[in-house]
Amino acid sequence: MTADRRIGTEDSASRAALLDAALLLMLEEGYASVTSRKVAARAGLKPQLVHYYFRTMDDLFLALFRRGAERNLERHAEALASDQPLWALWAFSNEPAGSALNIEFSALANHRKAIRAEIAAYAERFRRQQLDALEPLLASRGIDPERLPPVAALVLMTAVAQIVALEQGLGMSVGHAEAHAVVERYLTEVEGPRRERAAPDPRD
Amino acid sequence: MTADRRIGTEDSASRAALLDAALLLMLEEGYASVTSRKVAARAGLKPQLVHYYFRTMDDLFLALFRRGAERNLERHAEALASDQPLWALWAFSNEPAGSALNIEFSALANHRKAIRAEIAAYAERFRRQQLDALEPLLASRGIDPERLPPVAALVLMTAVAQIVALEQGLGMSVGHAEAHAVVERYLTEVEGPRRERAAPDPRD
DNA sequence: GTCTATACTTCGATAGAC
DNA sequence: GTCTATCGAAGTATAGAC
Repeated sequence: MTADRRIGTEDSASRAALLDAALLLMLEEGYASVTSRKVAARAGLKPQLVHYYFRTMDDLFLALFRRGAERNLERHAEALASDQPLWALWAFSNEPAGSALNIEFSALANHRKAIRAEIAAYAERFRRQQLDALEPLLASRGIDPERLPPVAALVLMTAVAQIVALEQGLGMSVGHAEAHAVVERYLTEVEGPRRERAAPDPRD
Repeated sequence: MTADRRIGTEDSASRAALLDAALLLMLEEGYASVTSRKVAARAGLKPQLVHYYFRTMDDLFLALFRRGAERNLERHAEALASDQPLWALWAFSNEPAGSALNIEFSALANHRKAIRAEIAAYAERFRRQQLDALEPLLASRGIDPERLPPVAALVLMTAVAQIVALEQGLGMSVGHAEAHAVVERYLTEVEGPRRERAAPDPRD
């Protein structure tokens, strides 16, 4: 146990480059391809630098996840604070890169204990943030919380967005448009038709 | 290219043992832990046997997937032919092992082209089978196909079952019971309350 | 027909040079 | 503070012995 091992600084350019490379690799080829050698090659650096900046591969995955999670929580809070929080949330959940990353990190968490705990904690915090914004909104709209509890609506929306993204990645398409239409009809009922905003629908 | 490489017979006991070991490993530790060495160790055999019986790891994954897919299609047809096909389908989708395997194979397909095609083809076939059984059922019940098309109901059910299973694997629980309750209220409306059957609810 | 001996590649990780 | 030289373990796969 060499606990006093040296480690790179947080604001190093090489460190950021390694994280960027790892992110791209994860999106393009899956987490199993995120090896120290491939990450380094993609960043134009030597493989040993990965271990200098992150010590272990688990540390790299955690750093990557945290960087994304922080950005996500901010963007997410913005979305929920918009004039159409439900529509904004829906657009957010349907971002292809986000869904793909979600699947990868979930699969990764399946066999890396240290990462699982962190991901689960973040995901629950995320859902809480959604719920806190949604409950008053749905209540004010007179939605019957007995028939469709806000948290259930949340899980349904997330589930559809995630599964459709996953299946599209596989090349499937049956039922996707119809499922999206059902969700969007619900959103329209609650929040009115989607008003055009800066960001286009990322599904296209 | 040694195309004339020898290969083990389909009905070999060792071959079956390797597939069983691979299945367990995949469920317990994820697809990335399904390596020739680990599979062989679990089966009490030598690593080289994996390549004797399956040539490449992709071949092993494909054989594993096909074996499961065949069994699944049979059980699935049975479920859809029961007196409460929707409830049976729901129970089927909520089998923990099935959901876990689904996620693993999806993640695997994300970066193994040869496997992706096979999985996508099977999944679409599966959904078609569901749809053929469901459409007449919902029509006979007077469900408005404009409001909730059968294929959308299908995607919603599948999505909830999958995502809840995935999140539970991570240790999450927020909203799961509520989402399940919403689906089950819908099933009750269409098909009446679930009648007790041989198999218990696998969610417990 | 079934399995073993073996090759070669890539992996994560550390110690030590600049 | 940053990077290089190097190691032992684990990965897939093949050729050849029984």
